[in-house]
Amino acid sequence: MEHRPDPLHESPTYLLFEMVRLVRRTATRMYPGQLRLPHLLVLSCVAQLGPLSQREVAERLRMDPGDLVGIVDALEEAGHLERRRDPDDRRRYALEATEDGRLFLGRSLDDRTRLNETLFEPLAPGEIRLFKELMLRVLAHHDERFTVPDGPGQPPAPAAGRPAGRGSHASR
Amino acid sequence: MEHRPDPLHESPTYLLFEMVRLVRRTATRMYPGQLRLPHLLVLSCVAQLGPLSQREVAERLRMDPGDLVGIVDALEEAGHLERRRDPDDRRRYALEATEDGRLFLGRSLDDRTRLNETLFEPLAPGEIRLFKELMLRVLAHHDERFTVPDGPGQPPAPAAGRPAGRGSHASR
DNA sequence: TATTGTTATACTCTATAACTATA
DNA sequence: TATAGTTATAGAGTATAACAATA
Repeated sequence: MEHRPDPLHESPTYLLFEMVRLVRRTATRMYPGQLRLPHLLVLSCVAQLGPLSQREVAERLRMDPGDLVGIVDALEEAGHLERRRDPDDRRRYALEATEDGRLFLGRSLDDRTRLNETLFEPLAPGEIRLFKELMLRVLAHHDERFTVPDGPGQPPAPAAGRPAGRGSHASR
Repeated sequence: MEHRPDPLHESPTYLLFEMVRLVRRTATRMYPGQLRLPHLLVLSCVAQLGPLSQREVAERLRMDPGDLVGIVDALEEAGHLERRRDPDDRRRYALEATEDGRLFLGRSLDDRTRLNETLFEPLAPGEIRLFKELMLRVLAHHDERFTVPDGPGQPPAPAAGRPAGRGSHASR
């Protein structure tokens, strides 16, 4: 039992890989059959930001518009959202969450919260906050969706490189 | 651009999901065609821990033995490892890394290091160490592969000091 | 061990249709 | 109208990863 000197254990991306495996294993054990994060993300996005076209959803979530079709199909069929047409621009859909969808979303987010509590049990609340903040800093550096507008948080002043521009590479 | 109150942005597992997407996008941009982490893990495991049977590798890496078949096939075909028989128990294989495989592994780990440096550029070295340590604490709590040999209770304190000598750029 | 098959996710490429703006 | 450009949606195809059933 001595594989400590494994250089991969020093790699944050390897540890991220293992973290995601752990999340998946735990999720399927706690909520078998449930939990499809992309579906949840789409529903959450639509529920929060009123009527949206599929293209807007795809952009906000950085999802492939093609993949969105099946997800919206499933959510519509389950009665969680409605696909109407935008009366002003009949090319686009106007997606809106149903009351049922909002209830489902609430339950799903509660499940998610319990999952997080189980997984991060060994960390203190402050450590969890710190963990999230570190991830948000990394994400913001590469993906403008995560840049904080400014305001209540804390001015991200990591003295070191602050390229000022948003994501140096907006992938695609 | 103001969807800050999104409850999912508060969910560490959602942020992990986004981190992994970021890793994948960055990796395929920096090293297209390369980088299959499971292959790297298997090769690393075999290179470090001498001759191993496929079952031993599967257990150590918590991988499906069935999935291992194709991975070992590929690594063998590429000349990175050899599949011999264990002379003491001819039912099992004795997997061993070739010299070529060790060189390839070294290069791959170097690529991985550069990938990590690019991704975690916005964090200070101490923050990266802290980030890894938090993940290791969570992993150790759910998966005995990550328990540190000496101190099962409280792994290395998240002390701010600890320049940790060479640890700073061993970010593989 | 190996084989086979299934599921989930992600990404790419191509195609069609519906609309907008302009000539 | 006619034409060109944009947007929405769809579908095929590929790739990785995890997992289950069975030989």
